[in-house]
Order: sequence, then structure tokens, then C-alpha cells
Amino acid sequence: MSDELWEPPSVLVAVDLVILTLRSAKLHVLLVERGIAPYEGDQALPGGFLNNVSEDILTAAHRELREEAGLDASRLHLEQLGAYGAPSRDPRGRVVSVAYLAIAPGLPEPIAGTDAASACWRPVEDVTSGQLRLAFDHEQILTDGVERARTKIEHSALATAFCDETFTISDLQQVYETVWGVRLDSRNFYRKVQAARGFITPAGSNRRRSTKGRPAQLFRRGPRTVLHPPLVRPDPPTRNERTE
Amino acid sequence: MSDELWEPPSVLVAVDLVILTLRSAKLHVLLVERGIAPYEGDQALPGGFLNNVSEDILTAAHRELREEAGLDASRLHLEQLGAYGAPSRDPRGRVVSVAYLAIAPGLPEPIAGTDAASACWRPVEDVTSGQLRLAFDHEQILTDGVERARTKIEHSALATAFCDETFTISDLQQVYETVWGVRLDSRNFYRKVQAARGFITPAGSNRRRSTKGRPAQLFRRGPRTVLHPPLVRPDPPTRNERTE
DNA sequence: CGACTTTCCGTCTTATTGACGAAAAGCTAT
DNA sequence: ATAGCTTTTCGTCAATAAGACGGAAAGTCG
Repeated sequence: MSDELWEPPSVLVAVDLVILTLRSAKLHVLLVERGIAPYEGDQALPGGFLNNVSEDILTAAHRELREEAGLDASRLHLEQLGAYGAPSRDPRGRVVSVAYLAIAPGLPEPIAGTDAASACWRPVEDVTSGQLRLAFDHEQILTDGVERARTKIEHSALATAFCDETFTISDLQQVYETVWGVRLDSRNFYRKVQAARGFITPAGSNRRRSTKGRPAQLFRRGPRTVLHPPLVRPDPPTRNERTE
Repeated sequence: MSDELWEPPSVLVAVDLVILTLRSAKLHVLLVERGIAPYEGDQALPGGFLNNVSEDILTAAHRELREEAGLDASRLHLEQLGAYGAPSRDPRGRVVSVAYLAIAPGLPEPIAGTDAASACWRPVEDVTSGQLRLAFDHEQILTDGVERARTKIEHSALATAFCDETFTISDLQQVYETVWGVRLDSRNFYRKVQAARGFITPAGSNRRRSTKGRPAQLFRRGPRTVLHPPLVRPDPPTRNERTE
């Protein structure tokens, strides 16, 4: 924080949001279509510049979440991913963007924000496969956000944020399988979820699966947010290798 | 990243560095004395504003590392901690600071940078105990940096960055004990470090402990940077509790 | 040479994990 | 209704990892 007899350059500060949800057993991310240059017409993460010089960054993130996604910030997990500020990331000039990760339960399709551009959920896979390109360095931000979510649900009860108020253990398993991109054994998953004390608590009644199988008990999120023991994801054969 | 027919506020961007090292079995952080207002004469993390509008943030961090700490960036671990941008954090105006974590092996005392203010190593404990106050929100940044380092050495081979080129298993144990602030059983530590394949590799000769005990074998860092199995730190009795 | 310290290597018990068997509890088709 | 199918729920078993701790090896010091 030292400074001299010289004027430091000033830059624009933006926030970008990685908003993840589950739709039909796939991980989706909220994207908006850019209405103006640069990258006009391209898909991008919701976000925007600070409103004014005294607006807090997290506040700006919440505001954009509301404006562009129509999502109420309450009950929503918001976590800073980091700062992205490569000099060339925005052709308009020097922009440093602070990215946040948000996780929401499945929501209906038409989430058009008050803010101009159209918004829609897109499978994360469309982006990671290279099929769908994003504006700026948003592909990198998305990748980082997904990876953060993956490791986060190992040690925290964050996975319940993908679920509704009440949910079955299978619902929860769906979340883990989808976010991690793996198949899990229901019996072992059941045991481990129950073993993590304070993770989930029973919620009275039963509910029936549309057409199949034994009705499952309903749960709601428990008091603890850090899991003990944690739910570690199985190693994809090449996860312990390589230099960082 | 959407914008309208309006001009977003511009802010100053700075980098701050949490540079940790080990000195006489204690975790130390590099601090500089501020030479000018605000917080003149107070202790602060090394850092500074971007040099010019096209300087990369990570580059700026490396530069400050060199200028204020006299440390060569090569061989040094540098990791982004996050962005700190509370509107009131700097009385001069709106400043968003991107913090980085650096970890260095023990170094001699006189590390005065080319950049004005004096620099010295201070025990992290002096700060966390409230005995020593830092400028701006640097106490928070330091706390976050230490916590990051604590969890980082569980799963990565980062702990070797605190050591010299070659080191003994005891040296490594010292690192873990100091960073975690706990005592470990040497026998179990020995077993676990050896079990993590690729973590450390033998380095030929022996070396003698100044006055005591059996000479230990020397090692150097191995090819892997992610540990499998990980070295998990023991739970301080209240680590599984509470809401986040 | 004995006392002491540190390194290195085991053993034992307990906790956790993955693989999998099997009963319970519904629905559907016959 | 009953057989067949599915999903939930609960157990068992072997392999792995962790904490506690015993003890031999290999030096230094007095």
C-alpha cells in the first residue's frame, strides 16, 4: 500500500456472477445475452460495474443478482471467487472484475432481468465442451466457479442450497452426482450423509416417488454447515498426479 | 458485464502481499513501516498500486515482492487470496486491493526494499493477538492468508516452500507444527509423509544435527504437488461445530 | 562407556470407505 | 391378489488410514 509522489492509474471495477443451479439432472449456469459492444450478442455471465464509487463490491454483486437474474439475495450463498484483471480482458479499457459464486435451487425458465438483455439457463457442459463460447474471460471464471463448487460441497453443507426446503436423500445424491459428474452408490451415500451429524434433519412426513420405488423420507437442512466427516469425492483415476 | 449509457466509477487498484516465513520456529510475516499518510508510521503489508494501466495484477505483485521485499519471484509460491474493496478501507478514496499469498524459506533479517520504508519480519502472533495493529484492513488480509496457508499445506506440497533446497523430515514437521500451531507425533508424521508418494524424495547424504540425536536423512521436494493421501490437521476440539 | 536425544520402523486399535447383500415399501401389469 | 420391478433403508465385510505408543538405530556429550 505504499505510494509515492506519483499518481496511480485508475481502472473500472466490475462484478461477475457464476450462478449455478440444477435443471433436469444437469448443472446449469445463468447466462445473459449482451446487448451492446463489446461481444454484442454473445453469451456472458451476469454482472456489471459498480453503481457508484462508494458502493460495496458484495453489495454490487447482490444488486446485479437481483437486477439481472431476478433472484432474491436472501437465502442465497454468495462467495467471492477472486479478482480477474488481465489487462486485455476488456477491449474498452482496464477493467478488474471481482467474481462471485452463487448457488440456487432449480428455478423456472423465464428469468429475464429488469436489466435489458435476455437471460437463460444453459448447461455448464455446453461451455466446458467448447460448444458455447462466452464473452471476456468468462469461460475461465465459470470453470473456476464450478471447481470451487465441487470442492465446497465436500466439506460444507452447501449442497442443500441446490435443493428445495425439504428433500430426500436421493435428491441430495442427485446434487452430488451432478456437480461432481460421477455416479455414487446409494447405500454408501445414505450412510455417509447420515453420519455427518447436523447435516440434515428429518422432516416428518413421507412423500411418494411419482411412479416408482419405496417412498423416501423427507429432510431439511441441519444446523451445521461444515461437514464432519466430510463427503469426499471419489478420485477420477488421475487426480493425485501432476504438478500444480 | 452489462453496461448502459452511463459512466461507471473508476477506482484505484492495489496489490497487497502476505509473505510468510519461518523464523526460530515461529510463523513470521513481512511488514513494512508506512512512510507517508495515511497510517504514516504504522505497520502494513507490503504492496502498492499498479504501475500503469496496462500492468498485469500478478505482475504487479511480483514487482512489489521484488521492490519491497527484495525477494526473487522465481521458486516462490504466489497465490491470489482475493479482492478487498470495502468503500472505507482507504481514506484517500476508493481502492480495491488484490491480495496475494507468498511463502518463503527462512531468510536473514535485513530485508529493506529499494522502496523507501523499512521492512522486517514480525511474528504473526503479535498481530493475531491484537498486540500489533496493522494499517487498512491488513489484519483481515493477514488472517485470511494464514488460514489459506493452513489448509493449503494439508493437500498440497506447499510446506516444502518453507524449507531450504534439502531438508529433513523433522524440518518439515516443524513447518506443519508451526503453521498449524499444534504438536505432532514424529513417528506418525514420518509414516504419513513417506506414504504420500511423490511428496519428498531422498537426497543422498546425511547431515548431523548440531549437538543432538541421530543424524537424519536429507530430502528434497518430490514431483507431486497434490498430496495423496493428504496430511489432515488434527481437529482443535471445536472445529466441526457452528454455522458458517 | 553410559546417558541422552533424535531418527526410523513396527504394532495395535479404531474410524472410515468402497463393494455389495438383502429386507422394506411402494407401483404396475397380469 | 400376486408376481415383478424400483427405490429406500439397513447391515456386513475387507481394505485403508489415523492416533497411540513401544523400541531399536545412530549419533553427541560428559
